[in-house]
Amino acid sequence: MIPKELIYVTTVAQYGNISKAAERLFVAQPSLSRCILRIERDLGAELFKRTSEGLKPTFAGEYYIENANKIIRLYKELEIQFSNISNMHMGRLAVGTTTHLGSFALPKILANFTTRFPKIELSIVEGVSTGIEEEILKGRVDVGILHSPINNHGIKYTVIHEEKFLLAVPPDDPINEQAYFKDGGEGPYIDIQLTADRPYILTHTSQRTRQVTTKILENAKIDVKPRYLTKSIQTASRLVRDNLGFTLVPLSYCKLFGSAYSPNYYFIEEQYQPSWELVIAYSKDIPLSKASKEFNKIALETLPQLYDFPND
Amino acid sequence: MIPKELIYVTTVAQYGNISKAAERLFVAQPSLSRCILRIERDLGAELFKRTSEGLKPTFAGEYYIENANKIIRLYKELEIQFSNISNMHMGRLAVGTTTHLGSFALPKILANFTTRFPKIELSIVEGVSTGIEEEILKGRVDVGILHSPINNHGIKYTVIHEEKFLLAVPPDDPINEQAYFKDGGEGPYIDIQLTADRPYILTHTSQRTRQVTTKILENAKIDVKPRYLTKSIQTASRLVRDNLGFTLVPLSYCKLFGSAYSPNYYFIEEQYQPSWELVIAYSKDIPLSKASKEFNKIALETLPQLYDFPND
DNA sequence: AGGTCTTACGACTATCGTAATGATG
DNA sequence: CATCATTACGATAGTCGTAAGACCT
Repeated sequence: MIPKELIYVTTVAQYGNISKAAERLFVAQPSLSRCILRIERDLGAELFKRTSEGLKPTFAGEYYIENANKIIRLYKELEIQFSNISNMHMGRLAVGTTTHLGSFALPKILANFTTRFPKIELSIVEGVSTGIEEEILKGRVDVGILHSPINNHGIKYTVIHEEKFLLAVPPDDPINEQAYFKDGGEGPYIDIQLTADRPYILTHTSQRTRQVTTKILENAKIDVKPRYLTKSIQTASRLVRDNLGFTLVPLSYCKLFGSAYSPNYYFIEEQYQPSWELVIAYSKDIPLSKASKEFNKIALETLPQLYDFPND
Repeated sequence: MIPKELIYVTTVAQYGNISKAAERLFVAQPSLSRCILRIERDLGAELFKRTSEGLKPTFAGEYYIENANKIIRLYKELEIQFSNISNMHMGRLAVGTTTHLGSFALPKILANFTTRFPKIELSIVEGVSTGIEEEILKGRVDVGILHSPINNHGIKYTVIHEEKFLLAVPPDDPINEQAYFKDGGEGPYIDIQLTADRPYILTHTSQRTRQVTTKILENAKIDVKPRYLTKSIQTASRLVRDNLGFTLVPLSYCKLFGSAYSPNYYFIEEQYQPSWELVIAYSKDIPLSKASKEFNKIALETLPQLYDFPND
């Protein structure tokens, strides 16, 4: 709110008359009179000469009025911008995501978001899952698109989509023979126990794929022998194709990589919990901005479609 | 005074910590906390994200802080200028005076004033006495240097100097013969009654010299026959020299005109009140500014000296 | 336990409106 | 006497500080 003093003084100056100004300002005339006197007392200088023809600014008054007008203008700009902010005509949003999701999931969401809110500046922060979580906690990232599990209890999230992990098997490996089908299954299964004591190709420990893989293998009580470490699941997949070991790959990645120069992918039994979830994550402490809420809404509309791959 | 909101928000932003900011601002920490919350509520937008590492401005907050700083800067300028005004390091003063006094009395005062207060803008308004009085009432002139009598009771004044009016007599006129001297008199006297029924050269009715002259002649019960009207006493004086009539001239004017091509000047009896006063005049209603008071002081020191003419 | 921010409550002060007073034309 | 500014006074609302609560490290 604009300080009353400024409005009062400038309006009195404008009308040269306290009564008229009071009417215009919707205050009682004595109140305005007192207010002007108080301001003058506080400043230690007369702002108006009370002449028989009304109130006319003194030298000090002229200076005050000039500056008051400048200040009022700034206040009005501020108010306009705040109404813009609350109407989403301006704002800023930092979205954090992993490298893979940055190219896979984000583009569609961003396209929808910027179409709907073209005046919101979007900044994308890419990094590994744990790094993004850290950024969310610090408040440098407003919203993250990540995969569960999220163990950090400073972060809350909503689940968008659950996705299976598949076992990548070298095409030449004998265990291909033992693949089987299940009722209602989307494809061939294989028993992960067959890979016990066999080498695995893994991603780095800070990567969510590695964390999920580790968990699955733990569930299967398989003591992993890491053979290669890579940052990219796609690389891991190719290494499997070259018969260098096994790896676990999220379903969407398999589909995305296509069938050229790929290993064989098999579902594995539910008991090992071979899945992760795509989630939208926020700080638990920092209240959601309007922009964040809108982003959430758009993400919820957009993302599930991405997993309806065209049949090939 | 600078609005608290601005200071509060910017200080909190500066420290990123309400406790520290509260300490710095000499307010209780809960008060500051509440204050920030209230401001946010009023604006309808969060200004700070409360993160584990302290308070960090949101997008809206950044904008607010930026503008708040601009506004604070303007307020500070305003404060500085007001302190300048009260220390007479700046200001404006409108001085009104008659044409004659503008060249006779004013230069010395102005020189002293501007030496002492070089930063005060001085504006000089010249006009006839009644015009200047009008300007004083309207507040367009702060201080007037005028001659009494001032009949306008909206004006108050302090007397600087009293001055006699002298009768100007053509050198050839027979009444020169009847001049006489008095004990303690500064010069020759003449009986103004000798000019009864003789023509007079007068100034315009709006001029103070005319008003004083009229009064003196009334006091002497002389029914005037105006022969010529002029705006300048000097012109009148010359016309007297040319034997075209009589006129009454203030003493300082006589001395100023010098003796070349002058009529003869005679004192006249006190009973006709042949004098006026030099006064500094102000509006009764408009309180005196500091500059006006200082001007008054300097005028009181300066003006009396002007009437100590060097003996010639 | 020590730090932080927020909520609760009582006290105070500033500002308002109505009414009365003063000043002016 | 009509208009305008100022002073008087009671009511109200905003702001403060102290104390207590909530939360994180």
